[in-house]
Amino acid sequence: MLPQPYSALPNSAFVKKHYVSGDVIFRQDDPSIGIYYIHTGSVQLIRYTTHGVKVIIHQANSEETFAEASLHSTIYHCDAIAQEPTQLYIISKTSILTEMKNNPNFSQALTAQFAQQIQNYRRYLMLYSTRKAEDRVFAAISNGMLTTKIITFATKIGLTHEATYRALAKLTKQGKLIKTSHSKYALSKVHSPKTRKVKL
Amino acid sequence: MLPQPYSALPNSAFVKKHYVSGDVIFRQDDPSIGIYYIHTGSVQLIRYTTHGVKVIIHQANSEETFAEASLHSTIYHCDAIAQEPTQLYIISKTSILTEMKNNPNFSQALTAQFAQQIQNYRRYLMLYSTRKAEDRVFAAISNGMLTTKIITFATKIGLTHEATYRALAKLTKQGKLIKTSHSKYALSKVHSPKTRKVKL
DNA sequence: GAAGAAATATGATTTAAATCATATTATAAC
DNA sequence: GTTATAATATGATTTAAATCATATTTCTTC
Repeated sequence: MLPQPYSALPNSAFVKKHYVSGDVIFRQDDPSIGIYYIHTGSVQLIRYTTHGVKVIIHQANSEETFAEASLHSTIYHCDAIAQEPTQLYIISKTSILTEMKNNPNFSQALTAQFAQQIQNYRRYLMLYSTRKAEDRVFAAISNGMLTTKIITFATKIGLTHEATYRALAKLTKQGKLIKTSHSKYALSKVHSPKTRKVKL
Repeated sequence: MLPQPYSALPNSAFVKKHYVSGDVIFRQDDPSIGIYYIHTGSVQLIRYTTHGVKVIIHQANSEETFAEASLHSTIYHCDAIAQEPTQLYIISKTSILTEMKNNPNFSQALTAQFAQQIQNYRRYLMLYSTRKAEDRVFAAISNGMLTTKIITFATKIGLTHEATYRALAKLTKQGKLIKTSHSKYALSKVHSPKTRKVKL
C-alpha cells in the first residue's frame, strides 16, 4: 500500500485519513507531525506570503508524497488543502527519524527514494522548459512517459490535448514516431547515425 | 566551499576537477564513483535512448549538485558533459554511504538537503506550468526569486527578458508591484483582504 | 448490439510569448 | 569625465500554442 521505504515502518507509524474537497490537511505554522502519502485524490500546497499573496507551490496527486521537508522542520511552511475526495496516509515524523537513527539501511532507502524524486523533477523541469510542442512530446515519449491515455499524458507534460495530438501527427509524418494502431505511438527505430565523442 | 552536509565529510572524500567545454565527465554505463558539486561552470546530463535518441535530461549549474541517484546505483544512467569551463568536486560515493552507516545525523542532514531540493524543484515546476508571463513573474517574485539582475531572473523562470520586463511593467501599472527605483521592484503591501477558511 | 460517453483527431480563430528592432539608462573601464 | 558595454525598457511583427468547434472512433453500459 505504501511505497518504499515507508512500507518497512511498523503499522503504528501510519494514520489513514479521508478528506473532502476544500478540507484543510494542515495549515502554515502548524506543528509538523509527518509526511503524507496520497492514496487517492489530490492536495494543493499553498503559501501565503508576508504580503498576503496566495502562492500555489505544489499540487500533489495520487501515489505521491508531500511535505518531505517537514521531517526537518518543527512547523509546516504552507497550507495543504484537499482538492477532491482524498484518502491519504500520514507517516509519523518521529517514526521516520527514529528508524533513521537505528537503521542505516532505512536511511539509505529514504535517500534513494528522495534522489529518484529529484531526478524525476529535473526531468520534468527540462521537459517544461522545452517550448515547442513537437519537441516536448518527443522528449516525453523518449523518456517513456506515454504510458497512459494521450489526454492524461498531455496534462502530465503541460500541453493541451489538441496540441499533443497535433504534435503526435507531425512527428508521425516526420517519421520520428510510428503509429502502431489507433492512439498508439512508438519511437521509430531508424535514426541518424550516432556520432558521440569517445572518451580519450 | 562544499554545501551542507557534504562539508562534514573528511577531505579525502573529495576530488577537485577541471573541465573545458565538451569534456566528458562520465558516460552512461560507467561505474558510478560519486555525486558532483559544481563550483563554477555548467554540465548537461544527456541520455541516449535504446533507439539512439539524445535526450537532455538536466542542465546543472554552478553551486548545484548532480548525479545524486548514482549513490544507489552501480552505474551512471546518462552522460555528463561540461558546457563551459567547469570546476567541480567529485564527492565519493563510498565516503557518503559509510558516513550514513556510522552517523545518523549525517543521514538526516542529507535527507534534509534532498527534501529541500525536492521542494525547490516542485516550486519551479509549478512556476513553469504557469503560462501567463504576468502570473509567472508575480509568483516568482512572491517566492522571493528576484534577487539577481532581471535578465538572469528571466532565464531562471523560463521567460525571455522582454516578456519579463513587460510583465513587470504591467504588474506595476496594476499596483501589484511597486517600482522602488530603476530596475528594482517590490511586492505591493496593499492586497485584497485575506479570507482564508479557518480550521474547525 | 444499440445508445451514450469518452477519447482521439483535426480545422479555424484568438492570444500571448518569442523574436527582432531600437531606445534609454546604468555600470565598468580607462 | 568620457567611452564602451551591458542591462533595462518598450515597440512592431511573427509564431505557435490555447481555445473553440466539430467530426470520428473507441469504449461502456444496459
